[in-house]
Amino acid sequence: MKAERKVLDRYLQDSRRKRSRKRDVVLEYFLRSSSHISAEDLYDLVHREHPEIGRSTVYRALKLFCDSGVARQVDLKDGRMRYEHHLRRPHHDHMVCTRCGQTFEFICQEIESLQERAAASIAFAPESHSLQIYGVCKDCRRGEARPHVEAPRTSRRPIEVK
Amino acid sequence: MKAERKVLDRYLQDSRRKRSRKRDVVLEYFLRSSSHISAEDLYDLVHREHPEIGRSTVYRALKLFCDSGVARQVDLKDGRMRYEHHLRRPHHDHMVCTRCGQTFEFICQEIESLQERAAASIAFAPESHSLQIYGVCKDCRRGEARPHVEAPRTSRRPIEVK
DNA sequence: TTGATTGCAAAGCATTTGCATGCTA
DNA sequence: TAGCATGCAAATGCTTTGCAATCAA
Repeated sequence: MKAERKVLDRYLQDSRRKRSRKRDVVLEYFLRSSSHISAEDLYDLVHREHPEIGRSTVYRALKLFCDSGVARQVDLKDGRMRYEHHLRRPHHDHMVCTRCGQTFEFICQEIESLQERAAASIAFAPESHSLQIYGVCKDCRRGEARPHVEAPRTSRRPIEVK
Repeated sequence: MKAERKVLDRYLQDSRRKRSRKRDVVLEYFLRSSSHISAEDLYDLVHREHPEIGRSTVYRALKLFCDSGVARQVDLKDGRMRYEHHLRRPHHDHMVCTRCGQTFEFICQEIESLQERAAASIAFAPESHSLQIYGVCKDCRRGEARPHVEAPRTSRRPIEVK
């Protein structure tokens, strides 16, 4: 949990901003959270045990985490933004089941390279990207659909595609 | 402009819904519009000349267009959903300039195949996908940044990446 | 001390919805 | 005629903001 602190502090210093105890608490909870947490859910989590920490602090903190590279925004097409840890986790993309809401993470080095080639071909300097495949997962295809998961979470490590 | 009508009518029939004159007008304006129009912008366009057509009709129509395959939702990360024609245009992905808002469309057959392979590897049945690369475009890198474009539009045909 | 950070409630925005009325098949 | 489609305004839900009070460096 120290790497994130370090990166964040460096970012704050560079942009001449200050640390704050409350934001630190938010960071702790965020790092402890499962993947794909939404701002509102993180707020509930934090606020329950620290009523003195308000909604705006959480939203502002998440924005800062993204700017500094500690977190990443993911759009799972469910109407709210979701955030995932970015430092310790290898970059990955997502498959989202439109029936049960489950997400599956995967990495494909070849796709990454092709994206860079695509960008290079028009002298575009890529900074980030977002790739989601929407469809129906194995279980749901079998008709074993479970009730829709409200907060999709995935703990396994990303599937590697070669 | 006939292909879309046909697909839509078929869809309506299959789902036992009805045609409507107003919705037809919305379709016309949508097909005539440039890529990446937002619901609100389409509403303004239509409502200006047809004050009897309301906001909800436009929103509901766009949803229908997507469900039937006539349109596709695109997330350009600017806070609103955007829609593009889907029938006549080959499938493509987007590079979005975070400085000027311009978008560049591209196709890469190899990326498509790799996505299918990724899905197949966990028996996931892909239905659609969305790939955006965010970064800085050629012009903006040169410092020739233009003022931020409010409604990003692209008319050229997608760049092919091999 | 200076300026960044916060909480609160209010504002913003895009989108959805309830309901009475109008249309289509 | 039955029941989908529509307009309006109100409701939603997530996110941002204005501002006075607090806190960090």
